[in-house]
Amino acid sequence: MSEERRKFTREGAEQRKLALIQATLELVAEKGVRGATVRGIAERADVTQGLIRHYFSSKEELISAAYDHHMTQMSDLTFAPATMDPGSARDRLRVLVHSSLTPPVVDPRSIALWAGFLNKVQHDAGMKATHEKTYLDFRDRLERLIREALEEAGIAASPARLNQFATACNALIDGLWMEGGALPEAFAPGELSRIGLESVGAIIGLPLEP
Amino acid sequence: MSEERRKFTREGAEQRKLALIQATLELVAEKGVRGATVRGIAERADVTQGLIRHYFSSKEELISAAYDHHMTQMSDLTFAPATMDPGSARDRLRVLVHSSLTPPVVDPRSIALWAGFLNKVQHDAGMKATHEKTYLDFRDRLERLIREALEEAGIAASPARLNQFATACNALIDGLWMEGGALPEAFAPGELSRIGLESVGAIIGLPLEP
DNA sequence: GCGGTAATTATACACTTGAATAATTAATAC
DNA sequence: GTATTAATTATTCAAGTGTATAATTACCGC
Repeated sequence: MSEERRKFTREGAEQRKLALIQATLELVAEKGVRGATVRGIAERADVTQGLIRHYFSSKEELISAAYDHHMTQMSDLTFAPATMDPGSARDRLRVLVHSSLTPPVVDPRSIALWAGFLNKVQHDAGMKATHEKTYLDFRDRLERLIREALEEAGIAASPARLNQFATACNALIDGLWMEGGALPEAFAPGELSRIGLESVGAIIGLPLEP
Repeated sequence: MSEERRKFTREGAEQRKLALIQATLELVAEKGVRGATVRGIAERADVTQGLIRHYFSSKEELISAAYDHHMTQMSDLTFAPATMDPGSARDRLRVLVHSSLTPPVVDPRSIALWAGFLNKVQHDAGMKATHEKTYLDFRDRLERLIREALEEAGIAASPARLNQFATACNALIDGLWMEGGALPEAFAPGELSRIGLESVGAIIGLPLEP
């Protein structure tokens, strides 16, 4: 009964890295960064643990890479629809709010990832930078759209007021995103988006619903 | 140079438990549940690790107790001011929004605790129950205050609409609470509360600012 | 076919973890 | 004072952790 060595196939570096990153994200969502052990990640990606060190010089680096990947993907998912749309600013604002409040952006896994990474984000300078960049990006984009939509409608608003609108709308969207991810069954499809549109409209004084 | 045994004094059970719970909360906020090791907790509470097992049958139980303690305290801090106030519903709504968006409820540590506990909350039935109870409590309370304030002002709103208002305002408050805790230096004292009051007012169609 | 080499597996190591148990000792009653 | 006892410390244990290094082997060019 000789224990035979495990068979394997060689894969491209990028593909293997991606598999490791995806396995990492799964485990971070399930158990947090400390619960995502190198052995667990390797098993999830169907390789042995030594391979992780071959592609990433430490667990720390793998975690950072996974966080970057996740944030980029979320950002893309959120903004892609609003970029496509060539309509009015009001339409683009509508689309941004909608895509921020529907799957796949709204997803229990995203909440778990957000929570799982938070500690690392607060303590690791690199991850903190990634986080703030993503956050400010969204907020600036939101503020610009609000400004343009209001101008379009002939509504005047001071910079301070625009800033306040952006803060409030950003918070509203974050909060709805959290509620939707935390209690997925509590909302009918499209309900979250509808509430978001109506509330953003009320806050900035410009109805957004069709 | 004989290593001498550590001196100690006996304390009341409740006092020791509380010290252990507070040490646990500190460490969960700093490093998450898995990072809060029994040895770390014991050190923080200035006892040796064996004592934890004397008061809690497992780490799991200590974590649950700490979560309960934290949630109860947050709930008390949030509602105490609104309960004191004997004024109009509108005033009570004002006070609730304000106390939800000022220290000590708004605090970086609260965010870290929220994130640190999330995983456990999702997987442990008892903690999940505690969480949902606290969440629904706040939301119901908010909805009732909104309903009463609108009635007071002679504004009609269907149950569905009230429900939507409560969801939106709850999300707004959660989101502002998160922003305030995550970027404490980004907001002047009282700014968060002001934005919250103005936005809740806009959402429900009843100005709340003085 | 056949080396060569980098991708992959396997093994080892020092350290941490939660839990269990044994050994002490501070406070209390008498 | 002395006995009692429960609070507290000390020690032990098996399992799990990230990292380091050695041993294989699948694939590519020839």
